[in-house]
Formats: sequence, C-alpha cells, structure tokens
Amino acid sequence: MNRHDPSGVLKTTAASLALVDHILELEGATMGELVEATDLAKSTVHAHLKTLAEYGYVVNIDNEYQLGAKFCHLGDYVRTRKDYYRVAQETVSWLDSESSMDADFAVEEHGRIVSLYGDLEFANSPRFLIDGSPFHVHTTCSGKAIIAEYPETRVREIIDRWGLPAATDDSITTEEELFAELATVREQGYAENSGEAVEGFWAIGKAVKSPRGEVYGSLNLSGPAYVIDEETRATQVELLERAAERFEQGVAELYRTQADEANEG
Amino acid sequence: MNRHDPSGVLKTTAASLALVDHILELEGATMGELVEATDLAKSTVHAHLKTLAEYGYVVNIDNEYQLGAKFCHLGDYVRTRKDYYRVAQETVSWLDSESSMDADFAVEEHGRIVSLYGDLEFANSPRFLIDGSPFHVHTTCSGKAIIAEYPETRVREIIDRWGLPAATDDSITTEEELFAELATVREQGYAENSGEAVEGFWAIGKAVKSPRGEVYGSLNLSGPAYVIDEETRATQVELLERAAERFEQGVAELYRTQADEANEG
DNA sequence: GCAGTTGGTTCCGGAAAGCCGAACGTTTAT
DNA sequence: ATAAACGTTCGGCTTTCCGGAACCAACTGC
Repeated sequence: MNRHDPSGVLKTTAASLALVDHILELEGATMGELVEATDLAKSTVHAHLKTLAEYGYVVNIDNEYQLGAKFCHLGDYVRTRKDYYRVAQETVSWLDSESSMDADFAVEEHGRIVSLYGDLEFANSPRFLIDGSPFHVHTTCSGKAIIAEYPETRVREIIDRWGLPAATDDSITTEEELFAELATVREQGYAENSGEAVEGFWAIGKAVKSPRGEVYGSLNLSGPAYVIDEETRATQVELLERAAERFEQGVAELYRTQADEANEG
Repeated sequence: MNRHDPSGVLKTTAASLALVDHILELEGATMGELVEATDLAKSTVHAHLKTLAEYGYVVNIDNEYQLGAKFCHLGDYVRTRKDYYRVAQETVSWLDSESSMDADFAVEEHGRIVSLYGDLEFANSPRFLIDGSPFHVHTTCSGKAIIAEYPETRVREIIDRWGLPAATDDSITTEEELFAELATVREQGYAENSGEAVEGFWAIGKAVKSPRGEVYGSLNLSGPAYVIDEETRATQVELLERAAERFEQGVAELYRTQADEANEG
C-alpha cells in the first residue's frame, strides 16, 4: 500500500476503502484473507464489510466477498457524465475496426491512468494493477502521452505522489529518463511503449485536446510486440493520428451544436 | 435516504458512502450543496471528501465534486468477473440488433436491480434513481422476472428491506398486487411493464437460469409504449424467448468447455 | 476599491464511535 | 465425531471523528 500522506483523511473510511482495494487485488477474498491483508481484528473487518455491503459495494457469495454490481452502475454514470466521452467511444470503435490492434481511450485522474473505453477485459485486468489502483502514468503510453502536455510542475507533483515504480524490466524508473522520454513524445507527437507496462506488449498513444488546449485524455493502440514490423508500425501511427483528428473534430462539432441550441433557447 | 437497519454499520464509513450517493443524485455537487444535503458540518464534509478523493472515488473540478474514474475501473472489473457475463453481453448485442427496441441484461443484488449490459445511457440515468441506488425489484420488469423465480420468503425479505415505493402512478404498491403479478409472470414465462418504472415506457423481461435452476439475471427489451401494437408485441416476446434460449445454451457450452479443459489439465 | 458571498482549509477540545479480544453459532472437511 | 474456518455478537478502553470558529482565496456587484 503506497498511500501518500494520510494527514486529514478519515481512518475509518480509509480502512473501508482499503478493503475494497484488497478485494479487487485478491479478485475476491474471504474474511480470513482480509484479516491477514489488513492487520485488523476479525470483528473490525466484519464491521467494515457489513457497512460496505449495506451500501451495495460488496457482496458475499459462497463465503467469498466480492465487489458489488453497484460499481457497474456508478461506473456507467461516470462514463456517460462528460459529453465528450460519447465522442471518445465512437472514435475508439472506429479505431478498433480500422486497426488490427486493440484501441482504447484513457484519462488521467489523481495522477493515475484509467482506461474508459476499449477492451476492458484486458485494460482493466487486476493482474496488471498495483495496490488496487489503475496504471501509473510513467509506465503506460497513455500516461506518457498525457503528461507530456502538462507543465513540468504538475508532472513533478504526480511523480512525487506516486513515485516511479517499475512494472517490467523495461519501465522508466528515474526522473531524467522520464523527462527525456516526454521530450521525445512532444517531438514526435505520440508516445510509444515497448513492454514498459506489460511484458511483450507494444503500444502507442496520442493525447487529444480541446480547442483551448486542455487535455481530454489519450487514444491508444496496443497489441503483442512480435507482430510489429516497420511497415505496420507506420500504418498504426497514421491510424492513431487520424483517430485523434476525428475525435477533436467530433468534440468541436459537439460544442458547436450545443452553442447553437443555447442560442435558440 | 431509506437506509434499512443501521445496527452494526460504521457511521463514519456510512457517512462517506452516503456522500457518494448524494453526488450521484445531484449529478455533481459543490461542498455547500453537500453540507445542505447531509446536515453535517462543513469541516466534516471536507474530511470525508478528502478521504474519498485520496482513494480516487471523487474528484474536484471547477468547484464541483464528481465521482471519479475509479468507478469505471472497478465497474469493469465487476462486469468481467463472472464468466457468464460475457455470454450475457453477446446475447444482449444479438437481441439489440434483432429487435427494434433496446435490449439489456440486469441482475438482482441486495434486493435491487442493476443493469449490467445494454444502453447504459438510459438504464443507469440518475434521473430514474432513488437515493443513489439502482432500481427496485417491483417497479422493473427485470426485477419482477427475477423474483418470480425466488421462494416467497426471499421475496418478503426484499420488500421488507426496501418497501414498495411507487415510481409512477402505475407502479405496484401492495404485497397482494405484487404476488398476484409474480404468479402471472410465472404463468406466461416473462414479465411485462407498462409505465410502471418510467412513464410512457413499455418493457418485457425474462429470467435466465443455470442448468441447476439458479437465476443469473434477466434479459429485457424496452421502448416507448406508443409503438407497441398487438403484432409487434408478439414478435418482441418471441425474440426475448429466443434470446433467453441462446443465453442458456451459451452458458451450458461455456461450462462444458471449462470442464473439458479441467479434465485435460 | 471594498464589502459580501461562496468554496475550500486548518485547528482544537469534548464526546461519540471504532477497534480489539474473546466467546459463541454454523457450516465444511477430515 | 472432531476440528477447522467463516461469520456474528458484545462490552469496555481509547482512539478518532465531529463541530464550531476562524482564516484564505476567488469572484460579484456596487
């Protein structure tokens, strides 16, 4: 558990939420396992689980605690909250159909990367998670693409907060490497990963921005590294860049029609 | 807030989770609004929000607190957890393409109905929610289809817990009505809703079960009521029944291949 | 420029609430 | 039948949370 600075956080709530993280990490856990994982008394864990269950966040099936369907519900709400997410979804499915690789759209939040659309089976598999949280910015091409657009201070805040732990042997682990990499990303207009997040996987990502320059997130393509030769590589990069254009045009159009409607009303 | 029996639940965690529900209900809220909604001190709300933010459950953008992308992440995990969910997803997209109406798959958890696959825009819209929770079993056709398969004691537990609040003027509100309706559902093999969940909407749902008779959830079709005449109605019911068969065959096949793999290994 | 508002943040003392430990009920396995 | 593991309840010690007030920053309208 690499929890930052716990000043001012409510310990009770934090303990409950940590249990959720543990259940995710263990992909379902019995009470004994949770007692083991948290170093709390059995009765305490029980109270937390009861509370979480009361609100639908965990369920107990066959002596195993699992995350509840309420997360689907809340997740869907979050996904449809921002109007441009719909554009992202359309772009991802276009990109996915055009490309031979897997497409997804990811955003940065609190210094971590969450994949919103795409092959969720892979992108959100607990196998690749660290302490129940989504990916780090420095190990994913989405993350690199996004923070390459951020001011240096904000990048430093993020690595201050989460550190630069390695996901594979090829991961970036020092500030110098990271900032050098971000310069490269800015120069070539997209980010690239060769096994830095997942062994044997190759991926590219490109940040998409609003007309005012705010970063929405990153469009990505990923797949097994062995299929990538110089030619397919160039094709995929071109596809990705076309997808980014589609997205930004889609968002611009969205805002135009919204402005029109506002003027009419 | 219709929270059952709060014996043994941790008040601090409960307060934090209630805040999440409030943010969902208000579709994003400022601290002032949350203080208003919860009757807690500003400093207290602040502490809760800080804790939730620390774990990625809420974010603050432009003086407004919103649910975090972590819910997408956790939601995706829950969705892909059960192996038969993939079958459900395939069935829903088949049903959706065959039918002129909207298809979805819903499950019951803790006495409430959550839609897992389908047009999430509609099914999970906060407009139709009560105290931040998913639908009630007695107002949705999914709910009726599912609990029609349950023993009476379990049905009574659920209505004991959540009551029978009306969603529209046509909602079921008494135990007698409900049990009579469930008998009808069992008789005709599917459940039907005419504006009982959402004004002006018509829907049908059919429970799908494992070979051993456990209820997985319910496949549903829904749409505006005015397009439904006797003929389309019959077609939709037939489609739904074919979809249920497809699902149950799909699951049976899944378990067969799993058993084969286990025997080989 | 200033007073008023709204959103967010910090600090401290009193009081409430969570944490622990132990004991009991229940189911599963040996 | 015995044991082990999971889940549940209860009461006391003490931790920690809640509330209030005061403080900063940003924005609004006069």
